Amino acid sequence: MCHDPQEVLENCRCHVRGFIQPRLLLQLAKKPAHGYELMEALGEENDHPTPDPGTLYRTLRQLEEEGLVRSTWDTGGTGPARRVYELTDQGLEYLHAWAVNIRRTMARLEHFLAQYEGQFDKEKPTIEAR
Amino acid sequence: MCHDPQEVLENCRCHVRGFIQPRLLLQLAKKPAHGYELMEALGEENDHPTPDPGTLYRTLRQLEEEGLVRSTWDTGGTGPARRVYELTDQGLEYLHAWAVNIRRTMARLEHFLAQYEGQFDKEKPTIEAR
DNA sequence: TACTGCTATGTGTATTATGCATATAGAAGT
DNA sequence: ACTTCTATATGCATAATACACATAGCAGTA
Repeated sequence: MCHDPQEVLENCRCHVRGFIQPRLLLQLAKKPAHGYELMEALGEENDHPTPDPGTLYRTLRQLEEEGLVRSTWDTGGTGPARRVYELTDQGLEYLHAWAVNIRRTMARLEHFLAQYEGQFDKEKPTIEAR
Repeated sequence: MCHDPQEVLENCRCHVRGFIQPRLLLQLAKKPAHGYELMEALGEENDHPTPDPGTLYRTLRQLEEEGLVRSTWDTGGTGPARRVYELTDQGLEYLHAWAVNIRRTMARLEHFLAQYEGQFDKEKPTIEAR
């Protein structure tokens, strides 16, 4: 088993399940956009891994199936046709609900860290862990 | 499709993947314990859903397979025999790595909420909210 | 004795999320 | 012709998770 600190960090990544959904919904709340555009937008966000195209496009289709976004084809402009998504009223409602739950999750994480720090009475570990 | 706010909240729960792992490791860092004991401890934690026994016991076995905990049978005392787990050195290392990644995740969630609030121009909810 | 309930540890299985590889294709530059 | 960038997808293997169910010791009590 591996003890390299870098790999240990990799092995216990802390992912929020389905987090790409509210991120997409928030981008679309700012303005309608097509998938490739959203991929670049999410890819530029601080400390987020670059999104997987497969997951992103699949998620958009799933959001549309659930009525949270709707899409139209944009054949104008240069390059291949783009499927442009926009937020629906229900999508906005979901975004707000996500925000509420994200706050609750942050509270749980804070609670964990408080317990953790109480146990080890340590300074905050840095990203390079040691 | 449903518009009941309560159900909307349910549908976009915000789960941290594998979060039961660091919670178990932290409990075991405090003191060795058996599964049932850990279930009660996690069940009492603030705002966390009561853990599923199947998931909990399976996770403990998986942690042992990976060398993060070790177990011994405790046949003393009343009731059925208990498998008592204790943290290994490597388990402690993983717990620290989890803490680092949890902080990174919190930073990402904060970044999302900042963007969200910027978009909708809302105040952060306070205790005396409204 | 039989029954009930609490303690304690598990398995079976279906669903969902995710990452990685791969496919398709228009358009623009060299 | 070729490469590169833009753009949208599918296929598949693995992993996480929830929910139901199985097993069994032990204690109290009717």
